[in-house]
Amino acid sequence: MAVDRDAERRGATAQTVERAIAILNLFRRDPAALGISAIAASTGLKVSTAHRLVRTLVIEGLMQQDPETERYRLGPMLALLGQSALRASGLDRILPLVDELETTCGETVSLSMRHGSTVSVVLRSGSHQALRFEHPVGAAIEIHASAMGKVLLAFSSEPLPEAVAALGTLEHFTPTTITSPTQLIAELADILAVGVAINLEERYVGVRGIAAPVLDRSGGATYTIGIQGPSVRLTDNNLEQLKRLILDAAHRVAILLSDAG
Amino acid sequence: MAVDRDAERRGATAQTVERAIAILNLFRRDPAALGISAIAASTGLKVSTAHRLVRTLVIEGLMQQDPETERYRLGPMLALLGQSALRASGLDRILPLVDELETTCGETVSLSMRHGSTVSVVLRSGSHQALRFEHPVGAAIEIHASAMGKVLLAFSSEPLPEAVAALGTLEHFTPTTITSPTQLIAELADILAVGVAINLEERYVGVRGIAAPVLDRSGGATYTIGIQGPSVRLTDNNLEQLKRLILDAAHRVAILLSDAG
DNA sequence: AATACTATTCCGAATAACGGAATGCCGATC
DNA sequence: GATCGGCATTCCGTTATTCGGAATAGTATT
Repeated sequence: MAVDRDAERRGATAQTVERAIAILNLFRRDPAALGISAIAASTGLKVSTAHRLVRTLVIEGLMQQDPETERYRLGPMLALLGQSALRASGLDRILPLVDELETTCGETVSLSMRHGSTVSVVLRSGSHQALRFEHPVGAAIEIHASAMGKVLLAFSSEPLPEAVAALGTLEHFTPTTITSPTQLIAELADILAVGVAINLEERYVGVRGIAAPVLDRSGGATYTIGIQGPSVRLTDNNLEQLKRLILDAAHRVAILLSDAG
Repeated sequence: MAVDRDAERRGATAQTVERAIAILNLFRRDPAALGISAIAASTGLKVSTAHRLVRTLVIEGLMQQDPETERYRLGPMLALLGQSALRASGLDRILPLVDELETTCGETVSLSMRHGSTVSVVLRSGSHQALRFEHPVGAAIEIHASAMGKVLLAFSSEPLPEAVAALGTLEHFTPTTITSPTQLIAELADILAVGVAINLEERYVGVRGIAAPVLDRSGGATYTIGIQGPSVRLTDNNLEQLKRLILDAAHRVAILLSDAG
C-alpha cells in the first residue's frame, strides 16, 4: 500500500540518506542553529525521526549540538569533507580564476550548479573562507528566474520541452519573470544558440545577471559561471562587454576542470 | 535472531546514514576516485548496498561520477556544505590564527578533533584551499600515538581509565609508541596537569609533536591545536619555547570560538 | 573469441527505520 | 509556587524500507 507515491519511481534511492541530506541542506542558506522541532517542521519529518538522524550526524561530526541552547548546527567534520571535496572536484583551482574575473569586471562572480529545480552557488568571488551575504548565497535560486539557471537548462542533456515540463509551474517573482513554458523554451533555444544567458530583473527587481556554460566534452554543462549586479551598473552596453569576459572565463574554467578531473 | 549484537547498544543510530558517511569518509585521506567495488570492499558493504547509497549521494551532489572512468569521487555540493559548516562552527575565524602561528614558529600547525579512536585534522596552516601533502592530512591518526590525540583523551569528559579502556588494544608503531594502558593513563594524568602534550616519535620515526587543548567553558576540549615537525628541528629546547606559543594560541582560539558560537 | 573484471538492476526476505505516544526538563505564566 | 506549554529525548510495536544474493550488461584483458 502506501500507494506507489511517485508515479516516476526510477532507480530507487536510499530514503534515509535522502532525509539526512535534506536536514544538512537546511543549513546551506542560513548557518544559524536550529532546534529539533524546527528541523522536523522544515523537512516535514516527525520529530522522533529527525532526532535519530541528527543524532547520527552529530556522532559522525557532520553536525554538532550547542551545549547551551541545545540547538543543532553544521559540524567540523563537514568542513573537513568539504575541503577534500573542493580538491576532488577540482574546484580549488577555479577559485583564483573567479576572483580574477571579479577584479576585472567589478561585480560579484559565482560558479553554480543545478540542484533539483534550483541553482546553487558553489563558488563565489571574494569569499575563500567567509562568504558574503549580499544577494542569496549558497542558497537555492529558482532555475527559471536566473541567468545561470537558464544556461543549465539550455545545456542540459534532455530535450528542452521535457526539461521545462519537468519544472512544473513557473513561479512568478517580478513583472519580467518568464512564467510561460513555451516562452521559456524559446528563450532556452536562443541561449543554446548564442551561448550566453541574460537575466533582466526576472528574480529581483533591480538585479540583472549574465551567465555562460562551463562546457564538458560532450557539449553539456553541469557548471555555469555568472555575474550579477544592479541594473544601474549592468547596462545594455556593459552586458555586451561582460559577454566576452564571461565566455572567456567559462572556457578557461572548462579547460581547468577537464585537465585533471 | 540477530541477537543484540552490540552489548553496548546505547542510543540507537541510523545505520543507513552511518554507512553513507563511512563511504564519504573513505575520501577524506585520499581524494582519488574509487570504483563501486573498491568502495564496497573498503567499507565492508555489499556492492549492491554500496551502489544504492552512492547513487543517492550522487543525486544529491555530495558525490559525482566521472563519466569516463565510471569511478566516484566527492562532489561539489559537499564543498558547498563545507563552506557553510566552516562558518557555522566558527572555524573560518580560526584559520588566520593558525597561519599566524605557523609563520611564528616555522612549522606546520593544525587544529584537530576526535573521531572515534582517531584524530582528524580539520584545519591546517598554509592550506586555505589546497592542502599540503606532507604528513597525513585530513586523515585519521591513531589517538594514542599523537600529541593532539593524547590531549583530547586527557581533556575528554570521561574518566581516564575508562577513556583508555574504550580504545582497546593500543597498536604499536615505533619503539616509543605507548602500548601499555596503565602507562598511557599515567601520561594522560600528567598532560591534564601540565596542559600540554608532547609526542616523541610515537607514530613516525623522526617526527615529534606538541599540542594543547582548546578548552571550552566546562573545562573539556573538543578541539586541539598542535605543531608537528622533524625531531631535528623540534629539539628539547625548542619544545620549551613552542609550549608557550601553543598555549597562547590555544587560549586565543578558545576565546574566538566561545564568542559567537 | 573467451575470460574476468567492472557497474548496474531486480526482487523476495527480514532487518532496520518509522512515528505515535510517553517521559523528563526548563522557563513562562497564572 | 504550582500549572501550563514547549522543548529535546526515549521507547517500542508495526511496517515500510533496506538488504544482499543473483542475474544482466557492458568493457577491458588475455
